[in-house]
Amino acid sequence: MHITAKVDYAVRTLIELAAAGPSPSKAEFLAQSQTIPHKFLEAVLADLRRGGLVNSRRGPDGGYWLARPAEDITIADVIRTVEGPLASVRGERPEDVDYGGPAAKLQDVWIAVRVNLRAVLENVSLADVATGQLPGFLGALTSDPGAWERRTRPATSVDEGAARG
Amino acid sequence: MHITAKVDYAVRTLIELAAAGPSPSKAEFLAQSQTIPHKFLEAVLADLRRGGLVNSRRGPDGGYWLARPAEDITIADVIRTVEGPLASVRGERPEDVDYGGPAAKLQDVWIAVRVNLRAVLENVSLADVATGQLPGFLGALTSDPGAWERRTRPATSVDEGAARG
DNA sequence: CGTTTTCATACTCGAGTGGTAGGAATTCGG
DNA sequence: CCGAATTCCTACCACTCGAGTATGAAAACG
Repeated sequence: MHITAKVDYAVRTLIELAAAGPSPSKAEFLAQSQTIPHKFLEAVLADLRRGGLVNSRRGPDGGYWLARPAEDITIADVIRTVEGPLASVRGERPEDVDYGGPAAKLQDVWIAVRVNLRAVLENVSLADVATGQLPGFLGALTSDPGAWERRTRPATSVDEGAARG
Repeated sequence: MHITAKVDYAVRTLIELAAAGPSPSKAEFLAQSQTIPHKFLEAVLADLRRGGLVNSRRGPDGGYWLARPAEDITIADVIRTVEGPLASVRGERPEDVDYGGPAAKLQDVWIAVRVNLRAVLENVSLADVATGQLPGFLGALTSDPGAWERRTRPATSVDEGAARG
């Protein structure tokens, strides 16, 4: 459950392009405004172009711009473009795993995880973030004070009592 | 957004232990019943023991058993024990990232992702899976036919369902 | 004692992550 | 056409992680 630098950079760069409008933005400018290594960003932009999310032009006055309206590109689109499927279990898609014995129902848990990932990532667009006007359901999720708290697993006071290794 | 073999093995093994009850199960038996490489499973079990989720005993009649009731161990507990935080962005926790310019609100998206991950993973116990009696909200998430479909194309936001009330 | 099992350490081997370097191809203004 | 700007392409690098193997020591039993 890790969001890689590549995904993070890609999303932030596209948000910057959403805010920049239809005129081309140079990679060097994007790199500096989001604090991304310039040559690494070039590789990310190449993926985004091959994925059809941005267009580009070379030369002076060259640069990158969104290939589709910012309202029509979701965070899920970006992740799928630069990294692949939203959720996978040991390299397989959740609907393809097959468990035996008492673990059979575990597949449903992974499916539910993907449903909840999609519920957020497929319903937030670049425009939503760039304008700062996030959809209502998103505010409902983040307004819970517990949402911003780090949560560590319960400390077990049992493990010193019983058979110690 | 990848569930590693280690996590998958750990969860399935603990479900098997939940089904086995209080008597010790041998690593070799667990490995065969869930089709996990035996020596690899031993390393996973060592993490689980150090994390306080299982106890162990050596020798004949030795083996592993749950250190706590199966109802009190959630899937989130298992992931945090063998892998660390549920969700991270470039190695940092979502509440620690800091974005500038139009990407500022992106942090809220990552927070919401974590909220929805927690909504599933902190509310399903080993006992729930082992008995096959998953909590009601889980069934609600997986009963949607779209939940089991693979999705590669841009998604039109038709239904936003946050998790569990 | 010997057998069974956990436990610890070390190792391999490939893939992925996060970059960097150098230069070719294109687009522009003049 | 010239030259500058900028994208684009290929390759490379260091490091970590994922997944798994091998060997043997330590404990629990009878």
